[in-house]
Amino acid sequence: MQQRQTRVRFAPSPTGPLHMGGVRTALYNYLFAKQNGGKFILRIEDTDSQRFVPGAEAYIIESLRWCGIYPDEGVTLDGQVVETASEQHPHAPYRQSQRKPIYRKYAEELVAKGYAYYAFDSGEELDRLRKEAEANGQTFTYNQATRNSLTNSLTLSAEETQRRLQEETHWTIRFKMPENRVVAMDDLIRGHVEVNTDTLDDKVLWKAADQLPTYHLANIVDDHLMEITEVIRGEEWLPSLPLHYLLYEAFGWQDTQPRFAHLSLLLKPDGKGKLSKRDGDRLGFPVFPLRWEAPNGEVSRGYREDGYYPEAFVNLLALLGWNPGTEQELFSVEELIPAFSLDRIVRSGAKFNADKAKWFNQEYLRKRSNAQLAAEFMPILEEKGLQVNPAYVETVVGLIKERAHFVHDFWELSSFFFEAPTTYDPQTVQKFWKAENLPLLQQTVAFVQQLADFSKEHVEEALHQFIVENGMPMGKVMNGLRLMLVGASKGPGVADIIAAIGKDAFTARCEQAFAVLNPA
RNA sequence: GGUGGAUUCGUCUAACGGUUAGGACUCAAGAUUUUCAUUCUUGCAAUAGGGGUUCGAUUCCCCUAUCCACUACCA
Repeated sequence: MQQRQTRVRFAPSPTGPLHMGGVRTALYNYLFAKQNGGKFILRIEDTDSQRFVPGAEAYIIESLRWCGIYPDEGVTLDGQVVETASEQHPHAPYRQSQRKPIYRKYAEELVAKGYAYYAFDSGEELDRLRKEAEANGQTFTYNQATRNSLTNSLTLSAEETQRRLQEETHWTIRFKMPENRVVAMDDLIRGHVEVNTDTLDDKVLWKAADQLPTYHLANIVDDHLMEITEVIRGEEWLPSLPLHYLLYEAFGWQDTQPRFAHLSLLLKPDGKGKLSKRDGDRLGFPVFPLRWEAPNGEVSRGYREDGYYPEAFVNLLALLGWNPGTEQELFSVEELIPAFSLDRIVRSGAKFNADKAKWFNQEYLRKRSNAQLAAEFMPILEEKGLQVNPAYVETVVGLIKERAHFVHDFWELSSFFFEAPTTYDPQTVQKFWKAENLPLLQQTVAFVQQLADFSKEHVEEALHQFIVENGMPMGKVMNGLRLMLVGASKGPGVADIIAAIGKDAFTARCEQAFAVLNPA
C-alpha cells in the first residue's frame, strides 16, 4: 500500500451552534493533521434541507477561528466560501448542498451493481408500519426480512419500477444490506469490532424528493473524492460504521478506505447522558464556544463571552478524553501537535467539570503580562465611567491578578483602587474599629501623611518601623487602616494600596472613615 | 426491546500481569501573611459485582449490573 498524505476532515452540519464536543472533534482532527504534516479540511454537511439553520455555518467557522483551528482546505475562514476548485482547494466546493450533482450517479451505480434498490414506500406508510409494530411491542425495520413485502424495485416489475421512477417524486434509493454477514472492523481507538448485518437495516442513501443524498452516501463519496485518510468523529457514528465499510466495499474503494477513530462523547457533569445545551444554563457554564442567538431569539452563552481565553478552552478540551501520558496539563496548540496521539485517547465518555475549566483559565490568565491584562480590563473601567491612567491599571492588575479566574473578576477585586469605599463591612468594623484602637489609628494616619516618599517600599518599611517602635499591635493597626482604605477585610498589602492611591486619596479616605464610622 | 460501546478517588485521568494504585481539579487541615487571596505542606477519597486464567490481576477471559450511543427519506 502506498503512503498517502494525511488528510482529515471536520464535517459538521449547520443545524445549530457548534457544541464544545464538536470543537473537540475538530481539534483532534486538526492536531492529527498537523502532526502528520497533512491537511485539515472543513466540509459542511448540509444535506438536510429541513434542519438547516441560518447563521450556523458562519458560527462554526467563527468558532474554529476563535480557537485557532484553521482549515487548510474547505470553506475558508475569512467568511468567503470557496466555490470552485483551485490549487489550494482542489476538491471544491466543500459544501454538500453545492455538490448535489455529484451524488446521484454513485447511488445509481450501486443500484446497477445490485447493492441498492429503489424504494417507493411513502413516509406515511412507513410511519404506519412503525406504529403497528410498536403497538405489538416490536420494532419495524426496513431490512432483508421486510423488504420483499414492501414497495420497491425488488418486488415491482421492471416496467412498474420505471413508471414510478418517472412519475413519482418521493422515491428513495436504499442500500440492500447483505444477509447474515459478519462485518469485521478496526477502529483506531476501540480496536476490533464485529457486527452481524442481520441487525442492520436498509438505509436510505439518496432522496428523490430533494435530489440530495443522506449522510451515509454523501459522507462516503466525499471522503473518497477528497482522499480522506483518517476519519475521526463522534461515537454516535460507531453503529453505522458497518454500513460505511460495506459502502466502500460496494464501490470497490477498499484500497483507499480511510481508517476510522470514534471518539467518546462529552457527558453532562451530573446525572446521565451527553452534554446538552440545557445543561449549560442549568449548571451555569457554557456548552458552546461562542454566544449563540437562535433564530427564535433564544440565547446561549459562550466560552468567549464568559471570559475564557481560547488557549484555555482549547487546552481543557484537549485534555477531556486525551492525555499525554505525562503529568503535564498545560499545553499550547504548538505543544499539543507533537504530543497528541490517537492511542492515548480515552475510550469512555468524559463528564465535563466546570471547576477544572475555570482553573485552566486562571492558569492562562496568570501567564499574561500585566500590560495585556490592563488592556483587557480597561473597557470594564471605562464602562464604569472611570478615566484611568493605563500605567496605573497595570500596577493594580499586577497586585490582583493572582486572585482572579477571569478578567471580569478584576473589578470586584480592585474597585477600591479606583473608588473610595462607600460602605464598610460590618463584621470588619466590629472587629477592628474599636474605641481603644482609634487613637492608635489617628497617630498612624498622621505619621503616614507626613511621609515624603509614597513608594510602596518606603511606606511599607516606615509603617512597620513606626508601629513596632511605638509598641502598637500590628494586626489591629493594619486592619484598621485597611478598613478605612478598602471598606472590608480583603485586598493586597496595605502599603501597596497606600502607594497606589497616593497621599490625597489616603487622607480623604481616612478622614471619611473617622467621620462616618462609629466605634464598636 | 435489539445492536454496539463503555465501567479506576465526587470529577478528569495514570498505571498496557508484580506500585504503599500515581497526578490534577474540588474539598478539609496546617504553615506563611497586617486581611482576603496566593504560595507551600499535609489530608480525605477509587479499581462496579461475581466467577475464572495465573505464582500473582486495575490490567486477560466469561457472566451480571449500570451507564451511553444507535435503532429516521437527521446528521
